Amino acid sequence: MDTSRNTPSNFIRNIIDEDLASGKHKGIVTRFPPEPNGYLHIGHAKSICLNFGLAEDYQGTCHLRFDDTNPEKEDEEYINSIMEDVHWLGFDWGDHLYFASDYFDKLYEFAVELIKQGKAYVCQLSADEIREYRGTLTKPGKDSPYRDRSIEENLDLFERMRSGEFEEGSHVLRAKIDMASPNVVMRDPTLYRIRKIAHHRTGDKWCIYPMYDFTHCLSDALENITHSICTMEFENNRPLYEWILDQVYPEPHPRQIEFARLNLGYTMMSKRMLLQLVNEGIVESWDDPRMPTLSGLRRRGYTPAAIRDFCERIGVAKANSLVDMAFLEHCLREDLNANAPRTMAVLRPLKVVIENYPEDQIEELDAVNNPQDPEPDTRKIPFGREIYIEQEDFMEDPPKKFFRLAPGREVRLRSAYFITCTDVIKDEAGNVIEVRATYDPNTKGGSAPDGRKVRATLHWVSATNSLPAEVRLYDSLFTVEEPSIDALAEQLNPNSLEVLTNARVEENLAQAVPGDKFQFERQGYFCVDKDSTKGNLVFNRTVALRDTWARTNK
RNA sequence: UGGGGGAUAGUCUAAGGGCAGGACAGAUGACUUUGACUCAUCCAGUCUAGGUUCGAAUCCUAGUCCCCCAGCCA
Repeated sequence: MDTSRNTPSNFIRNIIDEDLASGKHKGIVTRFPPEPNGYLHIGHAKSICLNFGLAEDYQGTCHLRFDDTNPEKEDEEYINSIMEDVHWLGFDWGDHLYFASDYFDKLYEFAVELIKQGKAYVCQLSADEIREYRGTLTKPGKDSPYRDRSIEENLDLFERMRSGEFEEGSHVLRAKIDMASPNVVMRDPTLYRIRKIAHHRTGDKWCIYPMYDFTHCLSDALENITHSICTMEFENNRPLYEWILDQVYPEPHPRQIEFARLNLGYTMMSKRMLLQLVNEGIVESWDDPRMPTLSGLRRRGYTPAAIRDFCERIGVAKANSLVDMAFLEHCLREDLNANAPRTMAVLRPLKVVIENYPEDQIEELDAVNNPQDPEPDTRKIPFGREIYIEQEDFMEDPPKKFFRLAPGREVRLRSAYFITCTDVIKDEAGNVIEVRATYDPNTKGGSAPDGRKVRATLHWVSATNSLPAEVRLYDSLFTVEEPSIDALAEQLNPNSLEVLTNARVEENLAQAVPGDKFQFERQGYFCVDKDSTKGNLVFNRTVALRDTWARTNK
């Protein structure tokens, strides 16, 4: 039994424990086998954490293997992004980087072996005909007229498929299993098809490419994988996985174990949908901060530690599930609360003039960087006669439970002084455009020597000694918890991005570079976007702080 | 309606004959120079119906509902 960490038990660990206890395996080897046809998303993170995490816990190894058997859809760009994302998440495959395409020669030999055993044949039915012959879910299929060719003829035909003699679609290699099997996967599945396309790694060497079912089990076996963990939709393919290995590969065989893929509320994990969002310009790119891709989450400000923690805490099971986005956000906040330095930023500024504060005076005040640190350090922040506070922190006519600034009321400015609102200045339309106040010089640092209390502490920045910034606020991409790919248009959230261009941030942020993460006090966690430059700071809101006031206010 | 898989609080997940436990969400309170964090308390569950048993979420029988499979995709 594994007791080295707090990971909750799950059925996969139970299987591994049994296999180790029975002596079936001395150690474990897992693998993460992405097809390089898209960017990795949070669902892949679950699989990555599972496979690499299991290998770590059991002192085994985990391979990164690109399942690149379909040159039509695959691309070098994806290979690079996948490697970057896996590393970013915090995992390392060491020397164990593999490509299914590296096995094409061996795979071809296994196919020949199958033919020699009389268990595979070259079929000249068209794709449509094969579908017809396959039968339906309730009706058995019927044998292909090419099913009983001689071994010699099959060998010859397969060799000629390989040499490029035949057109795409004219011939395929099929396993000879059982056209009447209740499991349609077993009705003489296609093993090889002709595709006269260059492969991104093997170039023009091949014009026939092996199918997933043939490739995957043998790749696992060739790499001595012990536990081949995949998602539930491959459960029907497991008999084929085992059948192929039984015919051509010596024991022990890798064992395929299926688990339920991750579904997250208010987003979607299908590669097809993500590709569509990018292609139709609904989002900016694969790494748009609203995307559930790892590159999108990274740009949004998510941390690898938070994602790993999340993947561990959601557990692993076989039942369909829909995980609450709030849980991901909880894991994120937990990490960021401990690690993100605090700063002050005013998103929607409202000017406050402190009438009894000397004009042209600026003083440096000390502010704590992260009160969660055991020994917090401080920074200097400039304070002056004119400051900005958040528009929503002032109300001329406040309701009962509003603790913030209002006419005649005293509040604390974080790390600065108590101020009392003395007057309100409005424009012609009646909007509050400025607040006048007085400060109490005896409350420097934020506490009153006479012990008097205030209900609220506001964040603020100096009006003169602060920096302009653009702030991008994000919301979920969809308005429904379980969006369906067919109703994408109606279910898109038109307000998934809100850009604030008048924000002000502490001048300490002048040196911030893309990827830097901060807590904007009382508001949330923000990170510097890659669009940000020295003269034009851009921040993404990673996640807002929990806000009970907003909730009771609703 | 063939085959495969699944069902435990609103959500995710433990317990595999012996006290249904944890986390998220929600509620209340305490604390607070972030209406944050933290802490405390509370709310809330074994798909249904039978059976076996001293005892069933767990074993048996029969149902119900949900997911997957008919690519020369993975």
